[in-house]
Amino acid sequence: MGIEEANTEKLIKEKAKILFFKKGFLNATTQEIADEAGVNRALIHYYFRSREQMLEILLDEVLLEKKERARKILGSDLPFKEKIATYVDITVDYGIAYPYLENFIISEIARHPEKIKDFCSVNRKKPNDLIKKQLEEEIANEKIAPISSEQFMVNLIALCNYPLLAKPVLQTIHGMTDAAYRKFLLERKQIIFRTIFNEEMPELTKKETL
Amino acid sequence: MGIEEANTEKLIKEKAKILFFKKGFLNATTQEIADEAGVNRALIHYYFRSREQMLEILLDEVLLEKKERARKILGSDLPFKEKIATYVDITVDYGIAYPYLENFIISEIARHPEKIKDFCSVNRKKPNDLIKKQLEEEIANEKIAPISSEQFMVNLIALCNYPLLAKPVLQTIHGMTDAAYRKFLLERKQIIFRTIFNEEMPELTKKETL
DNA sequence: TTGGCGTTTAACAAAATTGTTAAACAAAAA
DNA sequence: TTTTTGTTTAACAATTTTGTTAAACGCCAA
Repeated sequence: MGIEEANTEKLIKEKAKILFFKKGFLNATTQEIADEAGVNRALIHYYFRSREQMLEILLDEVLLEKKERARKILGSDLPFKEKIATYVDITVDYGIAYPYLENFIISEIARHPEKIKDFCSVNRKKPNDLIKKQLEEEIANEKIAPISSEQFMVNLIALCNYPLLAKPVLQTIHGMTDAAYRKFLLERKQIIFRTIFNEEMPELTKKETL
Repeated sequence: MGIEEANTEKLIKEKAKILFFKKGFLNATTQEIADEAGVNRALIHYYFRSREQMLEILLDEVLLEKKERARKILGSDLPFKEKIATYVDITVDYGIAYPYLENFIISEIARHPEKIKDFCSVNRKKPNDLIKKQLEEEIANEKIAPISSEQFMVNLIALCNYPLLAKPVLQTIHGMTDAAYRKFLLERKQIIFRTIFNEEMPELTKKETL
């Protein structure tokens, strides 16, 4: 082992993520990534072979984590509305912590649509399958207007994620500071729930258990 | 004048737009743009000085057109719900015609957030100002649950545009052909209206007059 | 018909970025 | 101690992409 960090590979990935997901340098060069991690640029090629492969690894990790998080919540045994409320709560919080993550995902997939195909074929559980039954029950009980689980999930995800993608636009149009924007996003938790269910969002207690 | 097209500049822009907005080659090089337009690469520098300036011009044009379209609809004297229904209708249709346009806008602005600042300072009419009064009336008359015009507009735009940004993901997860995806988007018109207003979308008659 | 002018092109130059290699280095194992 | 192994680096090479220039071209007006 060399003199440096126990796990430089991990370090590089973490710093790259900060660059991409937090700072929003979506087109960071290998040099910039190396600088952020405080290592030589060649190291990135040593560990990841090429810049493209590194991006692929990052994308895979992020998508997996995202899917896992969704599965934990949507696959839990919470009552439907509580489940959705939890999803909104956690998704918005996560979005505040990593404001450019969605941007990264969207643009990486746009660059290489075939990657999402590879990724999806591995794990075939769709998020909408996890809520389909409960949603149909709610509809049968007239608790919510008829809607397919696919359209429902798109609504949910759109309402949570779009404001992140449009962050610079929203901040500029409405003259929001970072703090004001954060507040705007937090307010959205209730807004999103009301938009979907037309009623107030319930209190969330056992967030940690998920 | 040379032997070629009367207006090569326009031709280049149009072909570039096809590349970016329809085909989704978001990172097209000047060479690819030139190929698409069937001209020499140097022409792009002749007309636009640099690739960056060309992108800036394209972005400006597109944003202006978008803003103008929104203003026409949201600033019209239609009743509130009809206005929103028209907005949804036209926005979704436009999204089907130019499936990667939103992607282009989002990623260009992410690359240069300062550009959106320049752009917004020119014309200061925000879309939410155009509907604020009507929205407040609806709320006062208890036709819709209380919500700020900013949050309302974000909901509306998110529901219309997010599915475009997530096109590759949605198509893959649900195994949709292009035709199925198109149908999915068209279905969303009603879905979006119902999600926002909790009632059926009215028929639209005088779409052309806008 | 000729000279000017905007347009178009090919060839060239420059810059930015990625990828490769061989050698130095530290630490653990032999 | 020497060897081995994995890590790190500097220097170099290749590639990709952008930007420049000077000359050719065709049309129109003088």
